[in-house]
Amino acid sequence: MSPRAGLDTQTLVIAAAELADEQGMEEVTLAALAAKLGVRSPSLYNHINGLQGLRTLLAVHGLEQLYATMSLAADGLNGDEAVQAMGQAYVDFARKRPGLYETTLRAPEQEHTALERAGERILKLIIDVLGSYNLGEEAELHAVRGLRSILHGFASLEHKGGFGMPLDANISLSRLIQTYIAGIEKMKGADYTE
Amino acid sequence: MSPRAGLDTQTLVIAAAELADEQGMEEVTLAALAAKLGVRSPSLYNHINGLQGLRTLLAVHGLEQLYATMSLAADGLNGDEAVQAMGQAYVDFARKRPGLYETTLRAPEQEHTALERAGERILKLIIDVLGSYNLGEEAELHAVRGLRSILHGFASLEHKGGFGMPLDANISLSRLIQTYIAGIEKMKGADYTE
DNA sequence: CCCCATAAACTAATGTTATTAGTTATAATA
DNA sequence: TATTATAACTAATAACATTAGTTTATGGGG
Repeated sequence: MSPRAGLDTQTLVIAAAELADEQGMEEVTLAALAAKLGVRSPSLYNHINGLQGLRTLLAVHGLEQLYATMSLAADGLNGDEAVQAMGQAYVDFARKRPGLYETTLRAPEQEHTALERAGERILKLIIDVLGSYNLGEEAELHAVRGLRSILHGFASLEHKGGFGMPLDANISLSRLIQTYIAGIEKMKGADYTE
Repeated sequence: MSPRAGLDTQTLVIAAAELADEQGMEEVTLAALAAKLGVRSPSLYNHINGLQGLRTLLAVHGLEQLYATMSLAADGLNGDEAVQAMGQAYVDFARKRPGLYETTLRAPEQEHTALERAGERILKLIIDVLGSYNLGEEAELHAVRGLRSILHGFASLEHKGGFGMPLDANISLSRLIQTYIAGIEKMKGADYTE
């Protein structure tokens, strides 16, 4: 089916994700990827749409993996337990696959349908997990933004070494999520007028 | 004092920050900066230590500006009002100076003393603002991580267009901060044993 | 007032990168 | 087996960072 077979898009994406995790996102260049695959850079264009295209594919791949991780963690749980499990899974994913996680947020193309769908699945999962708190539609959407901010902010700062102090990060995260949940319960029904 | 005077380090940093805000961090190249200043790229090396050095200086500059903004906002306030004002100021800074804010987190050198000091000032400010809740040392440090995660996560996701829904972002932020504070009050003294 | 040393800005050159155009060769198919 | 589709190739270009070495303006010392 293909002359000198060996490469296809999936292989490229997976190899690029490894590069990202091992060397950091800066180092995932077409030159480095080609070298890793034993091929010349221009050959990659048979499978991907240049560096931008590769980044978009990486983002989709990363979001799919992240979704799978979060979904598995929350499966069968609800309420606080589900939120905690999902949150820990999110941050653990960012820890284990730092490069791939980073690509998730660095998607250049907005109108890429596969990218949008991967993002929406995660959004729906978070909405679902927050469903048991019966917040009402608008408050729930604000809470989704809140939880996403918390998880991404924590993962991002931890990765960038922003947490200097010698303090267990897992405890920080667990407390952060628990505190936010407690706040949600306490503020339920408030109109937030200042 | 200097032949063909005109450029110095501060000028470069300020021009680079403008570039970052206008074009995005990707576009702050030595070539673009030199063009903006009417000079050839190698000339920049008389004032900065290459691209990495420029990025470090940008991070310091950004952290200083961010500190000034947060400090001004929280001045004279305490408790919930101070946290809200400081949080809004943080996110507003990231909105108005997206490129400069981004450099803040992208510092390559860790042992740069000016960079460390700029970061510590912000840390101390947050600790100070959280002081009125009397959490005790350890809980307070966890809370600092929490608040930083919230603010950075929100700013980062908003900038990257992660908030798709047509929902007022300022309300989301205000609620997020308020919810976190409410959670802190509610959890005060809890031992977080699960 | 002039000289001269300092250092800013320059030109030239190298190596790395992404990307395009056009060629070669392989593997599936007819 | 011959043909065709296409993966991988070479060659070439343009943008970038960086280094080495050169020119030149400027301000302080004579």
